[in-house]
Amino acid sequence: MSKQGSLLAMNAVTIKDVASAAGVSVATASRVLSGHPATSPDSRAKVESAAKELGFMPNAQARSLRSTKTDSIALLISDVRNPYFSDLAHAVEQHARAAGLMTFIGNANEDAAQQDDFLATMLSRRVDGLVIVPQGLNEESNQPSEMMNRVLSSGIPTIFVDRALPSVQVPAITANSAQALDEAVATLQSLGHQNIAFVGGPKHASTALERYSAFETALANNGLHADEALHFVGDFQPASGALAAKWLLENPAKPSAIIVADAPMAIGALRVWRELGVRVGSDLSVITFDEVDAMLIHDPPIATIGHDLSQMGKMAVQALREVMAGQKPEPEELISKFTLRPSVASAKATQVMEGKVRP
Amino acid sequence: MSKQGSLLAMNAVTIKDVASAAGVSVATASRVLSGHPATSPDSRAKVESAAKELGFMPNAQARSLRSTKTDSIALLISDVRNPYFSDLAHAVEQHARAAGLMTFIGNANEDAAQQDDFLATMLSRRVDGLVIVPQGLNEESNQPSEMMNRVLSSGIPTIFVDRALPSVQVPAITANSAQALDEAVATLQSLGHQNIAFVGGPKHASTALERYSAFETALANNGLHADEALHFVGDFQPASGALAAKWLLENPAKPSAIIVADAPMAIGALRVWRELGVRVGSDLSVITFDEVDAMLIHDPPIATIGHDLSQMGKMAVQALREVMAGQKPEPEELISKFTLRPSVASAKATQVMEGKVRP
DNA sequence: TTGTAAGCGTTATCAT
DNA sequence: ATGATAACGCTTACAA
Repeated sequence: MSKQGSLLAMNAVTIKDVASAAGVSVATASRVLSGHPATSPDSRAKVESAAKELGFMPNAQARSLRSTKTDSIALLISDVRNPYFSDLAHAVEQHARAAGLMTFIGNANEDAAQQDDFLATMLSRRVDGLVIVPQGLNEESNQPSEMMNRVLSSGIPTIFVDRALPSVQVPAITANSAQALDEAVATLQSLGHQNIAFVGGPKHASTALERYSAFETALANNGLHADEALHFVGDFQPASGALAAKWLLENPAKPSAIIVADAPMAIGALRVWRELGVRVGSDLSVITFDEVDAMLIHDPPIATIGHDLSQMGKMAVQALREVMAGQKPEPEELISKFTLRPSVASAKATQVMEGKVRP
Repeated sequence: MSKQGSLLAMNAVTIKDVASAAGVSVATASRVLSGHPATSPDSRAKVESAAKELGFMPNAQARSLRSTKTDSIALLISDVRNPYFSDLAHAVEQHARAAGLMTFIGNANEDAAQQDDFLATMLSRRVDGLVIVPQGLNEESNQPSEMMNRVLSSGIPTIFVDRALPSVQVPAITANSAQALDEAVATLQSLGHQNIAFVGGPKHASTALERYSAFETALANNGLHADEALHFVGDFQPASGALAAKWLLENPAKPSAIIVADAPMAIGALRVWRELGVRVGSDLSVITFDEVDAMLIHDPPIATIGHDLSQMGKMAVQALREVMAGQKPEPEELISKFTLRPSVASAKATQVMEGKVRP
């Protein structure tokens, strides 16, 4: 009912104020407020009401300075604006929160310097654990960055998610797309496609390697032959997808189907094809990784290879908590899922272009 | 070259260790490490090399416990997975980082309880400022939540972004869509559309109110009359967009054009229309708020009313820093931008359905 | 320029 | 069950 009059009333109410208001010692107040068992119902009542009355907010810095735990973890992803990662971030955050952990989301922006910057900040803040989508090894040295090494040798519980770093012994939650690509290739092949192009990611990303190698295996499994001339190496960004789209149209092998390794590249490519009048689904069959909105509302809808990001986030938090508890979790693989949509079914063996679209 | 042998080497190197390794007092070490002017070149050299040698990472808790500043701000958004907000988050983060501030991104999940939870955590962590997309007033009491009131009376620098709260005196960076909607309506009208439907957002969001009222004004400006029967009240989520899509098809007024107040609803709607065979761009003209990928790759591309989120983020951080510096910034409005795309141009006055699609 | 020491708000230890 | 007090790692008067 009463109004707090002071304008510049900085919230300076400490546990000391609560204690004296409740007529007990700070020790007792602390015990009550942090749920310590050794407290009498009487003091519990007094302290709790005093705390509420005064609007007491414990100072997290002070608390964790003393207790050496912060009840927080950090999640480092490559790009907040990529729906794949924002879905992952959301999942990690939800599961962490359920475990009483606050999540700091950091954005590497596909940039090693920003990655290191964020890691340094998190180390300073003494987070209790780290979930990292690693940006890959240094181009020249072929080693993890200095900051990453510091993280790894610091003993702070860490797990990788989505990607892994070769030769780095950290539990990783990754996806296995072998089965999904097998299905995808088999589907395309059964529709008569012989020349299937692949737009892959940068070689520093383990996901890019895994996807391409699974693709090669899938070709072999289906009696098709891999052809480097049908492999475009992109960088997981829309601009490289646009380049890939043109590359495809000019490809002498005239591929009639294409598999794209992530949604941003697919978006870049789809835009180009639409502008050039290539009808996806009839002129060209397209399958892409990442089941995002844009693929679902496309007409016809694009067939996708998707991941249960919610599950991936859950597994990541779970694994991290095991590490935090001193256990050593096994690396786990999530099975990617292929979802067939009309776009593929309607693409029966049409050779791309047939002279009509090619410039 | 040398390998750190200890497996459980928890990073316990403090400023004390640095000081003794450098042969100076902790005070001197602290001064060097935090760039205090009163330091000799000699001790600077010694301390810096010692710190590097030992891999010293200052403990952020201890530092800010003493200095009462955390060099961090919190950003509370409605939904990380909505590209609109993840773009905004990215912009805020980039500008804050440029100002030496770490950004904690929190997700209200369009839920007042999660909003309050996050705010409490941030208050505990003593962030130096808050950028908030407010979730609206309590349905019943018509008041801000208790936690929000606590934030407002705490004196901690706060600004609102995207949305505002009526009668709450906090500087807000919002968007003004009057001009964009004027253009949009004029364009539709010049194409012959008379019955333009509007799919709006929930009334607790100030953006929903602003957009609808600007739409009404735009109708009037263009000599059209507003009609409540053409107004669908959604909740900014895909599911309500799907409902709106069906509502449109069954609407007795047979609207031939529709404006949707956000991208998630538009996505829900577009999916339904595609499934029902409604050809957007010829059977129906669609304009939507939020310039996201899905609208750009749609065939035909969807006309949008977009915002420069990067600019909005910049203005938000700027305004926040002014408040932190003790100034009182004026509320600012960003002008929304209408981008015409073929989807509208190709929609010439076709009455939706014409019997053929209606169930 | 440097060192000594107090103090930030908690929790943990040790008596009682 | 409770209270006094040390301690967490750092910054900052205050002295020297």
